[in-house]
Amino acid sequence: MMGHTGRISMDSKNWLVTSGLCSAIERKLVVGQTLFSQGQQSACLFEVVSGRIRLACVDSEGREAVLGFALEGDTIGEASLFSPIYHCNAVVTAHAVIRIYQKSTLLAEFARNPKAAQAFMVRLSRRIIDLRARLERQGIHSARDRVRHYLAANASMHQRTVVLPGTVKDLAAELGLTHEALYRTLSDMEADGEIARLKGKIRLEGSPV
Amino acid sequence: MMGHTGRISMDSKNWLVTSGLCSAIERKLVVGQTLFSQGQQSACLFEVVSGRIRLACVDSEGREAVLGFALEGDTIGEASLFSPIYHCNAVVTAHAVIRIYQKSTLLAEFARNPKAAQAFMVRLSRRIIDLRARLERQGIHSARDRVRHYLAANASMHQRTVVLPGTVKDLAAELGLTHEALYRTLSDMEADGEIARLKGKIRLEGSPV
DNA sequence: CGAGTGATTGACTTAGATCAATGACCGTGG
DNA sequence: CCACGGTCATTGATCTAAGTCAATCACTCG
Repeated sequence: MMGHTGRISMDSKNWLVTSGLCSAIERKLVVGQTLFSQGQQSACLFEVVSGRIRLACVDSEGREAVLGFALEGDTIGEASLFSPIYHCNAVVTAHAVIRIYQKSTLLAEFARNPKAAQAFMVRLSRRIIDLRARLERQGIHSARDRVRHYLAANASMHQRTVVLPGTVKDLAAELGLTHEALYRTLSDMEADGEIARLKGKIRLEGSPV
Repeated sequence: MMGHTGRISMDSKNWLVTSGLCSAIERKLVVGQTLFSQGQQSACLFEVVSGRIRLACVDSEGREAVLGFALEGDTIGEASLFSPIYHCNAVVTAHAVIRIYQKSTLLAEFARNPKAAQAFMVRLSRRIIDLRARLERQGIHSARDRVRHYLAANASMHQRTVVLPGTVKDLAAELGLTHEALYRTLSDMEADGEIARLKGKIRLEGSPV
């Protein structure tokens, strides 16, 4: 799941690599580099070892929709395992290391090893749930409520702090807001004591309802 | 995929039922009936044999976000196969017949039969791609462009006609617009000769760009 | 040290949400 | 069989929040 909630990558232990079952190549990527582009033939699936990769779609009119950011432990291009092409653009936004898996290798492994297949299904399911949450969020019209929804979804239960995946501008894109609107909304929320802004983080202050 | 495009259900032949591998129960549902609710324990996965089922989430503030409508051949609750609860509400909006699968039965089948597992992964992947398309659409600010995106995504390449899954009001909810805004947008598009409205359908008229 | 980008705030515009009203339709029960 | 209650479909008027344009300051990376 690309939801910035570190806990997700928790069970990456179930994932293939660690069991050394698949031949995976590691590669280093620099900021700005394109991992793959929308429409391109898909031959591999990637796992983020470190860094940050931005996923975005471009529609026919040229508008760009940010799907999210993949962080450590996330996989990219899962859906393209069963599709001949990639459906979005993946661009590196923070120096990254990735692991590369050949589609054919993975598929063969899944056919042979039910455990691996199931682990992958779990990953797919989580991505679905994450996308649903995103969809729900985008349906909220108020910028403030949208930010609230994001914070609620990404604050771990105990720490009331959300680590921003990248710049505030990136977050704006992810929330489907203009950066100006987001800056203003954050300012207002801070002024109202609803949040506190730290360096690259946001802390939720007790809901004063 | 719940995208109303009939072609999706095309490969339901790959699905379990037809091979008679799983014990599936069929049940009839009437309009208004709730198949399952958000947060409820998930024990089953459902397949729509006929009818229409509306999927929607309710967030903490009570706002409802429509995730889509499941039609013939679609499965519901796939993501909950690996989650203890359902993540949305499923309400019948057109008299339906569904097939019910026990989660445990399916999981056992996947462990035993790689083909079934793979068929299911394909389903999950398609749902992901569908959700991404939805997300992309919700990111479009202009109501008209959003409608265009929807029509483009749901018109089969040859027939330039889109069958509306339910009422126009339902469609508005699915597009994240108020029904008034949608009515107006459709009127405008018709006035401009961009579309033609039939009974429960919309036909795309050649793009006059 | 200078260029490029992020962060922030202001002023203005606009598209879509809201509130409101009316006619068409549909199933239902007396 | 028809009157009635409900919901959909449609259109008008108004309001507002978010988009757009624009300017400034801060920061970081060669």
